[in-house]
Amino acid sequence: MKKRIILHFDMDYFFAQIEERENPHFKGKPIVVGADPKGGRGRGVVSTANYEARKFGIKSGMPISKAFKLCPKAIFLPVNMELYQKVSEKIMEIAKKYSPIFGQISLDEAYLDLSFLFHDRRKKEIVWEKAKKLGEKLKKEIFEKERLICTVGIGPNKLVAKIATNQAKPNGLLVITPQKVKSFLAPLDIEEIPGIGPKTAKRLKSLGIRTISQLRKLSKEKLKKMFGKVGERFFEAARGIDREPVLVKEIVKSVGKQITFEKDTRDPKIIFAEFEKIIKAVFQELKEGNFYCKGIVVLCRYFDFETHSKSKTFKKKTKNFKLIKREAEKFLLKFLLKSKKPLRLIGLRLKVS
DNA sequence: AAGTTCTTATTAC
DNA sequence: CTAACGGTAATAAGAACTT
Repeated sequence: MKKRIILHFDMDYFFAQIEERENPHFKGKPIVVGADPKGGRGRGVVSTANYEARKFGIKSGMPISKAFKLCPKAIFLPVNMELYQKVSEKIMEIAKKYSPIFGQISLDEAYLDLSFLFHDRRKKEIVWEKAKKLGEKLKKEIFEKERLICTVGIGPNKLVAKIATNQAKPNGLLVITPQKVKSFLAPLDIEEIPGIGPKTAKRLKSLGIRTISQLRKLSKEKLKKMFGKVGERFFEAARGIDREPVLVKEIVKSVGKQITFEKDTRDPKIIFAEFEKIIKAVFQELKEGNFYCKGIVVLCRYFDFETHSKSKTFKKKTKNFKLIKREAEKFLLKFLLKSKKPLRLIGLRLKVS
């Protein structure tokens, strides 16, 4: 197994930072990019908040109604996705030049495999120093060309690089060499490990496990028993082990759309009109991606958050709009008949190939 | 019994 | 005043079903 050097970078408070750049008079004020708060009654969530807004306790993914309560005087901005997409493209074009092995994770985050630096067969400290220089150069180029700051993490694999980024935010750069991995991870909260979310963390915390060093004390067998396949990954992650390659392209397995109604409803007129829009939009994506549809999943969420799905796999893959539409509407109708609760959300997903 | 398919849970961004 | 909550996508587990 060859040694690697992996760089991860993540734009700091990306959407909000772009808004600051576009409107310099926002600087220094709390900015929340996300759904319309509608005076505290909005149904959406926060996409990104700048650091001034975070001082009030506002975070990504938080209900916008809660964000509004925490800081009603913040500047609430809608998501201008086309703009962020354009900025993202420019940044990714810059980053790609630093390594042919480049893997984009989202609009604001990507990995670079810098293992080619090892072709310099000098002492390993020098090679890691070169990786750091490269990271500094990347940060500098992004800032000079786009006036945006980011954080860079460098490590022997994707896992360590990403955690390093998160620890160094904002506007940081952190290099974790293989010798430092163990002591770097030891004091960190288990939720720093990608894949350990709130539910998993709660189960581990009930055993008194809060830090990665405590997680290391659990055997592979115990973790496997508790969490199945991912448990084995937690075992390795706690030791800083990760073999995931930096992937250039990902295979799309499904495409879909879902919407939450402004108000919960049982009115079939409203529901089926919205569903038709969804079907058309999803079908458009099928066309654009030149995919075949292998099956469908229809989902619904009732007013009380109870969520259900119905899915079917077709005998033969298809691009037949009428067929897909008929099958999808059949499922939605079943949901309406099965319960008289008002609907909060409906959605359609196509399994593709 | 084995192989698919369906449904839900969890996570990440 | 408990329980606040988007949209898109992947993965895994276990149940339910076919063959």
